[in-house]
Amino acid sequence: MHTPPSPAADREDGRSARKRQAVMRAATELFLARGYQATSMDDIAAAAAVSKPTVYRHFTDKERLFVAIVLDTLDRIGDPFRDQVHALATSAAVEADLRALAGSYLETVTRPEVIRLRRLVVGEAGRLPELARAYHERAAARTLASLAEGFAGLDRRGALRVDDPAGAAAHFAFLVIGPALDAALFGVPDATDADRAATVEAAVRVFLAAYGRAPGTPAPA
Amino acid sequence: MHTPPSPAADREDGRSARKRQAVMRAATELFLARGYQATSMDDIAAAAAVSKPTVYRHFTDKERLFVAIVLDTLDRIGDPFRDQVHALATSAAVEADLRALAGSYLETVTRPEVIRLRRLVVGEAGRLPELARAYHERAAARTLASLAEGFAGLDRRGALRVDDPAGAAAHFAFLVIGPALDAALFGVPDATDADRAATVEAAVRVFLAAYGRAPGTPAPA
Amino acid sequence: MHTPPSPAADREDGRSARKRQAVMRAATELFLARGYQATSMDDIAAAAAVSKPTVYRHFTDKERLFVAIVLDTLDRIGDPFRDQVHALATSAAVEADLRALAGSYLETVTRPEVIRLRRLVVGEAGRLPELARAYHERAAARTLASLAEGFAGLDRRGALRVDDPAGAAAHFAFLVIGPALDAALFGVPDATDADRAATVEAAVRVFLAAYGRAPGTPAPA
Amino acid sequence: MHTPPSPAADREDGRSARKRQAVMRAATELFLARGYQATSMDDIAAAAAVSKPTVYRHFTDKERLFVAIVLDTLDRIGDPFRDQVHALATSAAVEADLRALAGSYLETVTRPEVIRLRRLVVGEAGRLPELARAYHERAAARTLASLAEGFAGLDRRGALRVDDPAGAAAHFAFLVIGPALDAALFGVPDATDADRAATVEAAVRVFLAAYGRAPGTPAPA
DNA sequence: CATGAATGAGAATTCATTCAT
DNA sequence: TATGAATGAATTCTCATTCAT
Repeated sequence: MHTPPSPAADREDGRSARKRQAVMRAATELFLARGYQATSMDDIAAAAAVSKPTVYRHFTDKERLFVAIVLDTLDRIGDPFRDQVHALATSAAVEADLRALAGSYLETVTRPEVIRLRRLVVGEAGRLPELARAYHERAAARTLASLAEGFAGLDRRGALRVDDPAGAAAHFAFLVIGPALDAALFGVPDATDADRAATVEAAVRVFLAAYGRAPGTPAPA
Repeated sequence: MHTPPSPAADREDGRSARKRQAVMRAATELFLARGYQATSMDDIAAAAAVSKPTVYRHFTDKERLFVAIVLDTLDRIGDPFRDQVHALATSAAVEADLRALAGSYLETVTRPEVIRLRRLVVGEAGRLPELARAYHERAAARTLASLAEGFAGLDRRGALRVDDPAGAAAHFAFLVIGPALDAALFGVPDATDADRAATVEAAVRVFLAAYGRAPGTPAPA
Repeated sequence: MHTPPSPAADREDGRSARKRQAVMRAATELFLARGYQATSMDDIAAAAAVSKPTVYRHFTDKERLFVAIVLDTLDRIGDPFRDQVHALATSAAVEADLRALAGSYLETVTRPEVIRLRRLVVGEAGRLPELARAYHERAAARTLASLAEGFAGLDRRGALRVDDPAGAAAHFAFLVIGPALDAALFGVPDATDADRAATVEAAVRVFLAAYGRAPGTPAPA
Repeated sequence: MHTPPSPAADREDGRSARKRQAVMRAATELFLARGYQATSMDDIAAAAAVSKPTVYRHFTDKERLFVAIVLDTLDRIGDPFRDQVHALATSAAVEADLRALAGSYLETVTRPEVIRLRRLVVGEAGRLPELARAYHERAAARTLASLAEGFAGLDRRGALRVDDPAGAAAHFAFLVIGPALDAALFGVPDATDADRAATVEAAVRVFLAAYGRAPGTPAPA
């Protein structure tokens, strides 16, 4: 993309690896923009400036290319608030940190690229059930597990009162992202930043009403 | 389905209308089972025992047929707990009724047919944004509006303390269905009935912690 | 081929049937000229002046088209000496009639078109064993059966002395066509008419040496 | 196969020659098993554990590789009854030796590997006429020439009465192998050993009826 | 000499859509 | 109105062959 196809560059990462990258980039862009079925292998090869057999050499067939794209993109999105979740366990200002975390989460999950990826996977879930489950496992499930762990820590510290950390994680997550995620999946126009802030505020309030230390209850030493 | 194909019925209903019905039935089944792109007009015509030009005469093209199918199916699913929501406003046992409502809601939303419809629409949301928005409008949005109205009523009666009925509706809805809906969209195997009951129980508990009358607070006269 | 595509002609045999014929003609020509693998469905459609889907509509796939071509061509070649074989049973001049029959047989079997068909089937016998067996059944096996019947008749009349009619048929057949068929299959240039006559003459002589009435043996009353 | 891949062997035979052998072996197996068109150069290179350019370096292109395979295999099949034919000229028991020869011939010609090779060549005879003729020259034609020579010898010795040795050779050959070869080419299931023996017996009987010394005729001194 | 990677051309098959009847 | 038949355009994937190293 930016490195010229010089022999020097070749030595660095290989012509082959570079073409593979080009294919992945092109395929990612096209799949996300048009969907699985509407993207042809011809389109991908052309967009990657590569011949079709090269695409097949690297990815065997369209389905596997798609799976590779999805999982790779998912990994790249990653878990940008994982650290925030971990920090939570030792947080001194739980409520503020929950709000920050909720904001990050909401922002990540409703990013157009993420929404398009999710649509892609959901749309093909019937045909590619394994991919769908893998996606869920690596995305939602993993995030919920992190959250649950964080909440368990806060409960141990007495900062929250959480009997069922997994349940609490699910509640927190869907209080925060549920409505926005649903809307975004269906293309309902984005909320404003103010809306988002209000959403976060309300979600955290509800969460704390249920899981916060009861008012007047002293935090344990 | 119920009208025999007699000449009498023809006069009443029309051979044409009956064929239209047959097409819709066949197309619904096929679209839900295989997805949009994987269903061919040939398949539909064959399944409906009708010629292809007949399909086109009634529905113009594949996309419009699809839209018709989606909206019609959505209407048929309907809002089976609408009445429960309305009843809520005058409920004498708010908590129990919320639980019952949550159970119905959860059951409806995770029904395989409903999940498949949702996948279909989400999967094509990029290509058919109008359909996606229409779907959201008639499904989630409408349900949330009903709920909001119900909660507003309960607030007026003093049975709940709800300042922002729309927000509360969203919270209730996603506490109840969020995790299960997400899982179902990705084909994660169904939860057991006991799991569902626990989900409902926990969701209602959290909801009431935030929106119930504070303990010891007398309900207003 | 000769009928213009007028509505009148349509009524006679159908546009569809005519296109089907055109496909068969084109496919026969191409398969015989180039072989199975070297003939593409594109070529066939183009040569038949028909669209590819029309070819598929009529013949489902390439293999079935091929099978149809082979069996149809085989039927058209037919058994032009079947009558001669039947006449044999009541022949008054057995030797002359055997020579005539042998000449027909040899001529038929070494006709270029027949040789090409045989090459085609033999070449695909590994991939299409059923077709190969069907071909053998309808061609060689049937001819041998006819011959055997004829020889059995001649034996009953005392014109020949044939204990094993099937064996005698095989002997006659391969004395006559064996070398020429083998040569033709491998593209060895055709023999002259004189060669052929000599081949026939020699084959009949050998056959009669083994199966003719012994010299001096009176034919039975 | 027998030379270990040691540097010593390399000097003797050459890594290159060994790879060439590996390619030929792999190609022979694949061509015979799948046919020409169904065997890809990729398959061959993979089966020979060699890179594709190596295949091309040794054989230039697929067609030449095929030709090399065919002629080499033909040579390896060889003429296992050549000696028997030669021995015939001095045979003391002509009829018995003819039977033995016929048995060998029939067995050789109907061996599955030989049949597959013949199918291969016949199938490609249209595209590779030179190969087909070369095959015929080295196989059938050579065998017939040997036989003719043998029969000429027997005639000189007075053991047979053969005016046209080439014709007699053709008659003998096709009386023996004609029906079985034809059947085998078309995949008709193999005859039993008893069938074969009967075939041989009958073929020799017919041959001797035509070419044997007339009964009562004293063999010349 | 040997290789991993690349390619241009073309294969079979299918689709949404539209005539001609 | 309803149909059987037709079509142009695409689709996925493969092959024989050749660079660049």
